Amino acid sequence: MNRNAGPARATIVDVARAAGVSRQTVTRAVNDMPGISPATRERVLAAAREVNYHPSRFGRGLVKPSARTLGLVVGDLTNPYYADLAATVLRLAAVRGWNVVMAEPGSVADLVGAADAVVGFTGLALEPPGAGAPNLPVVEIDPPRVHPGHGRIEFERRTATGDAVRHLLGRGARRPLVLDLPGGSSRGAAFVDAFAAAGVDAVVVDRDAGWADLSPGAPDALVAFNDLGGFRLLRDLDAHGVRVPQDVRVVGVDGLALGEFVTPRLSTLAIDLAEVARAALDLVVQLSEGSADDPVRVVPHRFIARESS
Amino acid sequence: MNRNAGPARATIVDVARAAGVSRQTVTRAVNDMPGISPATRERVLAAAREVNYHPSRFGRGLVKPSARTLGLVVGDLTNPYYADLAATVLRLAAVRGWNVVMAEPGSVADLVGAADAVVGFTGLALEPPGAGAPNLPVVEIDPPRVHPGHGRIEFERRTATGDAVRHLLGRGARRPLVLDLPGGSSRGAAFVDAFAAAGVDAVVVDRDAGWADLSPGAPDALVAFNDLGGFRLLRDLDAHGVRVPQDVRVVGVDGLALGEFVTPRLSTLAIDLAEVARAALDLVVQLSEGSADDPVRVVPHRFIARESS
DNA sequence: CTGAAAGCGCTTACAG
DNA sequence: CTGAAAGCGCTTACAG
Repeated sequence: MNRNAGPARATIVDVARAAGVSRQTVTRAVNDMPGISPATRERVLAAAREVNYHPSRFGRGLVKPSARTLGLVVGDLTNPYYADLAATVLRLAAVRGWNVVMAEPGSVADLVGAADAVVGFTGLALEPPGAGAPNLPVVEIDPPRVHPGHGRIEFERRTATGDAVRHLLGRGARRPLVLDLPGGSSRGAAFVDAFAAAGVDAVVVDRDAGWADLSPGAPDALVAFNDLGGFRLLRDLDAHGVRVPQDVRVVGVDGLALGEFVTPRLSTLAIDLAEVARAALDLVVQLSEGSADDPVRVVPHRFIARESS
Repeated sequence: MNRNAGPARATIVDVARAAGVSRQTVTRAVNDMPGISPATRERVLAAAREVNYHPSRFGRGLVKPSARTLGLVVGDLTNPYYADLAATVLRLAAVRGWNVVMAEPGSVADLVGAADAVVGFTGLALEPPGAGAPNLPVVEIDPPRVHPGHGRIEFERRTATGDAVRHLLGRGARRPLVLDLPGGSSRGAAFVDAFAAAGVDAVVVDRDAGWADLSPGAPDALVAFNDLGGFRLLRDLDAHGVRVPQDVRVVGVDGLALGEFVTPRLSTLAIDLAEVARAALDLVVQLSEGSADDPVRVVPHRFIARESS
């Protein structure tokens, strides 16, 4: 009967039996429809409460038009970068009448069967959903690896990175240090290339490098892996008595609004997350309709110079 | 036929017809099940692609055991306070095999039919879901108003507020200014009461008060409405050359991790959001099972003294 | 390896 | 105002 562990969940039939009415009368009571006497309605609702009845989303969804559901996979909501994107996606999705089911990168598979389309923004390459999800439209935002069947929002970094590097060089920086992922990343590479183009060699270290790795050679410019890393950097430099920007210039990446609240305010490569969210939603909708000619959209970064550089 | 605007969505029957097989053969191909020849599988998958077939979540959910879905309504993901809670809920829900569908406060109604239970954390009172959602278990976190049928996670502020006030008084503060919501709030009231208990009158102003409202009378302690407000305050004070904590002491509320990164680091009333998330999930599960004797849980704040006070 | 039948829980016409 | 029938899209036994 009941494949689950717990007690069988009450269905409309259980309520009908408990109230001594038919199934459609239960529907009428529960959905507040006309054509039912107040007395019957009360009796049915009481019975529903009695048997702890919750209507099945599936039975209902099968038979009446329901909101489509977007699966949203973000890297870490604790990072305002991802949280801001999620906030925008939520807003846009609500406007378009979609629901949004969220998951962590590890749980993408759980989304199959829960979502009609998926948008991923994780810093990693989303593994394809696999069996049971044929033609599931997937859009990845700024993925490190291109995945064939998936749509993609690409970040254009070159221009803004060039702006940032020119800005740093213009202020006299000559010994830049780039903090990057252990394996390297496109954002780190973009900085190294831009410095190289100006004849300056940038040193690359692990983004989790501690003070011991940062101080030797006295870099005069630090490129953090992201703004959160930049915040940490500012704190550590302050703790060691290093003045920013006098002793060393610091630049972050992401464009977090909170960069305005740290001291000194953090210069950063910003991206318009609202635009990213909009592009991702548009694209995923097109993919669901099977009408995306070229499933790639490009959104540019721009450099925001603040006090830290 | 088709109640929606767009073209009718392809079903398993359409694929079966296109591939010249039966429905169950389509199921086998699509779900990567055994008992089907590779050739047939390929042909079916091609047909599925052809007609742009996506399996219906509802048809499938009706017939096989699926993850339950938690509706999570948060105030504003842009505020790390809410984002941190959401992150924890996501993690815990994944562990327990729940999906999480998120919505903004305005769209709670959209969650009906999408969620099996709802947790709300909005700073507002959640309006009850209404028709079509009998017995929908709802848990509200720190709601301003108590709602009968709903479960509740309450924040215990009195103790920590007392600690903060004693701390401020101990450092010589005598003219506290409390920034509160226009209509007042329990967190503001808790501070006013605690000061009053020590014989000190706190002035209350709108949390969006500008500099003109803050400077007169030269308060020597500012209680921000939340940490984000505290960050803004620190920035404004700095801009006006007011030194913190020498000239004025500042305390926030929420316990954001980012308070460690502003200058000076912000003292705050912190709450363990992981504990809050856990309590909310436990309670909502109990409510779904109809087994919550007393649907209220209490989680305490604690005062964290940092540089700003 | 493939297909005909039954049924998941619900709502929507249609009768009475 | 109330109920019997049909069907939403899918999977699960069961036959062949």
